[in-house]
Amino acid sequence: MKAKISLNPDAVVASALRIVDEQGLAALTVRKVADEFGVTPMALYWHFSNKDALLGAVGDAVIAGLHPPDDDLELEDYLREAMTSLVDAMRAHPNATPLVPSRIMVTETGLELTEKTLDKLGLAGFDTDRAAAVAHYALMIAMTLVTGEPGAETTVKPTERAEAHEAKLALLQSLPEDRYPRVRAAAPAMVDCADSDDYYGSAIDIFVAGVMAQARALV
Amino acid sequence: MKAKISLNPDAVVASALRIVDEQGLAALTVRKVADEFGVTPMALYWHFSNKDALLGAVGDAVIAGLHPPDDDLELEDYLREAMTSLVDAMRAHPNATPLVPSRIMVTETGLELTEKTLDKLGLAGFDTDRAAAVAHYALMIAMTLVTGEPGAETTVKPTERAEAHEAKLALLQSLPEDRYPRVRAAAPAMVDCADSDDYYGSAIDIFVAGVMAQARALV
DNA sequence: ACCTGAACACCGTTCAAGT
DNA sequence: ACCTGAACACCGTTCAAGT
Repeated sequence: MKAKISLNPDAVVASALRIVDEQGLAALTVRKVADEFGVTPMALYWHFSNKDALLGAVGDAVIAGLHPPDDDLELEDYLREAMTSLVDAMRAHPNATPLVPSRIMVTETGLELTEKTLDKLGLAGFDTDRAAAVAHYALMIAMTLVTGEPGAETTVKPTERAEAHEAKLALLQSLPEDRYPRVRAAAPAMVDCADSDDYYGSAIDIFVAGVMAQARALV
Repeated sequence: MKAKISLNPDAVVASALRIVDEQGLAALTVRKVADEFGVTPMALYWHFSNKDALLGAVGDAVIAGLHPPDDDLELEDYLREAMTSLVDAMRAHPNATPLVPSRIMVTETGLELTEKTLDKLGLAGFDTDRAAAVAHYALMIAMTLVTGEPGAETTVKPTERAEAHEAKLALLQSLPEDRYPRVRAAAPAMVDCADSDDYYGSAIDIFVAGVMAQARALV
């Protein structure tokens, strides 16, 4: 209950995104957003037909931070840059990242990125169906990398993360050494990834290399 | 309200999984499960400490359908088989698939699969951190392939899927031909993938090829 | 040991009514 | 055009009480 600025859609979305960033996606309620503006929950229903519409707009706000790569790159570099820019935009709002996929094909930025990606794939010999699949993989993988980044899981509330880590690590370390030596050794790396940039870069490398291998098999 | 068999945990989980399969993950409520057994919602709290515990058990039930591949395969084939078996287990319960990742490292089957995967990766030259990352990628990608399969999105209620498809397709087809020719052409493939097995097989091929490329760069 | 009953603090959303 | 008030049909969960 703050009696902030007037109730325009952009301000509402900004407020909602902030709540998601700070408290997680599950913590976003219509009532909480209304409170931020010192207004009745129902006031929001004048500007958004329902909560899903608001969530969609929040997804769009994340996509607004997306900077598509240069046109003049060839497939391999374009794909890498496209995924990197996707990941970067999502990493700015990891808790809101699950909202992105459903909004990519209804956003101008998202459509442009998709169009270019499909074009590069087509020029490299991928037929329409295969190109569509690869573009879809790229988007979904980018999203799941962010939402599933070890040590930054969006399903856990920010406040409970530290304890969740400890518990998970302790559990893995308590496994029998003779049966799970590799898991035990890898436990710290699985619970919290030491180098985030490496985590994303390596995954993108793998995906791009895999796509290029498939491209070579086509021609 | 059916007054079914007695309230043992296995029966409760089976009932919960059936609800998730038929109505989606969001439709799973403690009260609905209780109704299936003709019992008060609170009765479930004797067997499960809270809803999260029940959800965890449902995730475990999905993992119970997981058949890890033979030990004697080398990295490339093992990785492919491991992801295929993961995907197969998840495809049996797409709506419950989001519950799987958090349960992999607390399930014997999941731990065994992870241990073997880390071992094969280690033998192929991946250090502990990189192996952990690759195993993590494999799991997350398997999950996101299932939850994001075009035409089978788990975020949409089963009953509303047909209309959602039509709407999405119509929207893409209405885009300007001069700006989005590739997107328009790919629209049917993006809304509903024609061949599911191909969709999964192709993604797994890309990932495995990418990992093998990285393996080659290591030695 | 296992379940009920009543209550609490929440949800999203409707509808009619106000200004 | 924009917002309020009251209500509805839900949630997960607590606590004390029953058997």
